[in-house]
Amino acid sequence: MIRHKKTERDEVMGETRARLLQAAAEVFARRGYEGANVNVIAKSAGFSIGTMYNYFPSKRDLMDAFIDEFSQQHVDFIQERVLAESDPARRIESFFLTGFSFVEMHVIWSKAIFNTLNGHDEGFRQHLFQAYLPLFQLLSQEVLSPGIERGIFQQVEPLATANLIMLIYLGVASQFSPQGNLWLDPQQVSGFVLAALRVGGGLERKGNDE
Amino acid sequence: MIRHKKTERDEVMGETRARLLQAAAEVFARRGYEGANVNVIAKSAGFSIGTMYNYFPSKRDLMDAFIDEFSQQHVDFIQERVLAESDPARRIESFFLTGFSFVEMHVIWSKAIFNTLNGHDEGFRQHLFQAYLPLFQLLSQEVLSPGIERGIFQQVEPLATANLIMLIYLGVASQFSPQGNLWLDPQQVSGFVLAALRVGGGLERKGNDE
Amino acid sequence: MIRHKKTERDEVMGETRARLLQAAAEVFARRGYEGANVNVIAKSAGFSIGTMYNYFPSKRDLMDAFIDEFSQQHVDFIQERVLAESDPARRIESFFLTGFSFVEMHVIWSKAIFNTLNGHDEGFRQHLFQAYLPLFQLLSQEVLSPGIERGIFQQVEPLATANLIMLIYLGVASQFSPQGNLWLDPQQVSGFVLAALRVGGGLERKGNDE
Amino acid sequence: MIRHKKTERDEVMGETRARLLQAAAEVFARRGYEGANVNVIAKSAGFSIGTMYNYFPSKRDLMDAFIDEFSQQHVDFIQERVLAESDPARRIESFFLTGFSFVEMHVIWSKAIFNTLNGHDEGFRQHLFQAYLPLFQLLSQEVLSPGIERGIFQQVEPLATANLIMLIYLGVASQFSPQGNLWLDPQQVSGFVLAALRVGGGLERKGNDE
DNA sequence: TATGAATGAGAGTTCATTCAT
DNA sequence: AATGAATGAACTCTCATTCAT
Repeated sequence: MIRHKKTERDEVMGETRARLLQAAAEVFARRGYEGANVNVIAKSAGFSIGTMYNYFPSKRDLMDAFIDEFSQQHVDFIQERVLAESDPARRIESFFLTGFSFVEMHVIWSKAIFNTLNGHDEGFRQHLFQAYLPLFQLLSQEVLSPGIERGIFQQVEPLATANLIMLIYLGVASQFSPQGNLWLDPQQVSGFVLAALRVGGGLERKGNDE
Repeated sequence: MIRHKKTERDEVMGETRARLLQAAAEVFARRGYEGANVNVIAKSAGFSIGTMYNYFPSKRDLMDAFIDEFSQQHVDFIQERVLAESDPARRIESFFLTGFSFVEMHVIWSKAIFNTLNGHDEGFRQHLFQAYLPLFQLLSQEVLSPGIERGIFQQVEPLATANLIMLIYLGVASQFSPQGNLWLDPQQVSGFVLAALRVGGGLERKGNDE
Repeated sequence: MIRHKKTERDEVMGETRARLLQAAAEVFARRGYEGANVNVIAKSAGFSIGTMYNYFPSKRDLMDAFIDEFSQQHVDFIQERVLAESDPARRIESFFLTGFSFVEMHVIWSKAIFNTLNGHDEGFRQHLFQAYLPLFQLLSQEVLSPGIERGIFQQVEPLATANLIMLIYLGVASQFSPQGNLWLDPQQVSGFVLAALRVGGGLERKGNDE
Repeated sequence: MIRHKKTERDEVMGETRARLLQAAAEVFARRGYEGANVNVIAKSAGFSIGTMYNYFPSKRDLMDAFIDEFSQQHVDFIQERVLAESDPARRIESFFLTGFSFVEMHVIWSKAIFNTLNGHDEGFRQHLFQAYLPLFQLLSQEVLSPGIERGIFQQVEPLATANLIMLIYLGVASQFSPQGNLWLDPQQVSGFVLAALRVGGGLERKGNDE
């Protein structure tokens, strides 16, 4: 019974927390961390500032929670779909395609994350780096290394190249318009990267691959 | 004599302005635009806040002036050295190499610029975009198009690819440590890009460049 | 119980607001709008500057609130007592007498209002003009027009004359000393105005009002 | 020769001073004393702030000089024309007519003076009161007293009535629009006052009213 | 648990005044 | 006599955080 009660409360708390976090994400995205106003966040979530501080003891904690929440989803989404493929080249393709589609689904939130990534706050950057480490490892250990071993990719350094790919992914993703439009074609991007990696390489001919 | 005096004063004014701008750049880099404190900037330049406002009517103007100053130098530096080469492939290489070396010379300032580029202030982003347009055009019109025409590069869209290259450049440049160290090897980066572009491509073999 | 609580809070809020407004009036009166310091106002009301800005989002709003509050009371006080009389001449008399006695009761506040009335801020002047319009209309429609119709007053233009009377009222009222003393005798003033208005006029003989 | 030189310098200084004063008047009128910016005043007069401080050691001195300059002209202008009449009633009329025409000629400057008159700065108010004393005395000693003695005006207290007249004059004059338009007809105003003063009184019939 | 009035350090900006040239 | 760069106290306003209810 106690357990049931707890669960009930947890759900209520979870709901409140989620709404607070949602509101925070929107404000962070629109105004940046420093520009965001916690009073406004609380109000736009439909709670008082006091309640806000019951859940998140400081503005910084709020941002940290947002980073955790978002990056978790982001990484999981990509990881699951990339690992569903077995061919390293298709994994690269899948990485970009599912990655961009995730960003497209959450443009506003992504913007907040990308801002932070290049922001001046070392603490947040570290946090983000840690949070996205799995993606980095995915690329290096589950995509590049196997590809090199199988002779599909050239003999590149997996770590450095994973870094390069992540940076291209992030750079392109940053260019989503608030409406979710992207200038660059995701296929074009993954094609470019594959062209650089492939043995006997060259840019993939779009549509007529082989 | 009057003329001499005027010149003298102009020099002093120019010096004051330069010192103010220098201090601003450092603080912007360390704390971001919103986190920067104009009082601190003025003081760290050795002037009073009043003097600061005699030269830059607002904090925003200060940032705009810094963007102008820095991007001008940045663009000029790269442009000059890239155009000194005639081969499109070497131009790519030169673009990355001179670009990274410029950033290395001005790590702090660059950081301030890169922060702003991904920041949430649309005004500054627009300003930066305008300021870096020449680099973008350089890549598209003086590097990619000639390379494609001469059959050195594959049939890529010059505009989209210039965008991709810029984004790689910016992404890598953002990774300079405050001490001016870079994880990725500039040669590696330009090699990666060239591998993607080259007809009959493949990643360049480092050290054995033809 | 909740309702009770709410009422309690409302009362506290009302009290806070009132104390803030009271303090503001005093400082505005003593130093003028531009000379007034919102920090001083807040502190002299016993609150912090933050609280002040919770109630009045800007210094300007504070002044506007003060104008509303004061002019409302001022107008109501005069209007009620003037309309209690039925004879137009006695209404004139009542206008000056109750008007001056109101000012006497609130010398400091009145001073702030009169300063603003002749100040250079067009916004505040407009606001004040609107706020005192009812008094102007009272004079023209409930005092002068009836008086003219009944043949007690000469055939003057009600609007222009109401203006003249208001201006005399304001001019005299401005002369109250901070201690609430007035050089001119209120009876003298209303006598002067009645002398100008009365058919077969001449200055009223003081004390021997026929 | 020395005298000649001195005169020359005096003229130059006088010219500079006058231009500075003129500029000051305009800014004081437009922005009020506190709102006025001495740097702006100097610049709009075509001089440097340093020069300004050579002539007027402080902002306050500048205002005082303006009060002196303007009130002197104002008083002289009215006094001369009022004394040109011999009949007390015509003197009243002349007082208002020439007074209003002077204000009409210098609307901007007058505004600055009227602002100050009801402003919160006791020092300036005292100064102004002193400066306009002659007008007050003119009214009381050269207009009202003679009028009463000759039986043209009723037995009013000259001092109090002079005060009343001044206050009407000032109140009406304050209503000049920046374009120099006046709602109230000067004739109407002097008629109103004369009606109150005249033995056997009544408002003057304007033209042929009846 | 939820509330929101109260707080006050800290920020950007203004401007009268000084003084070396 | 004229200049104007430099100064810094003072001002308005913001907002993360606290705490009594």
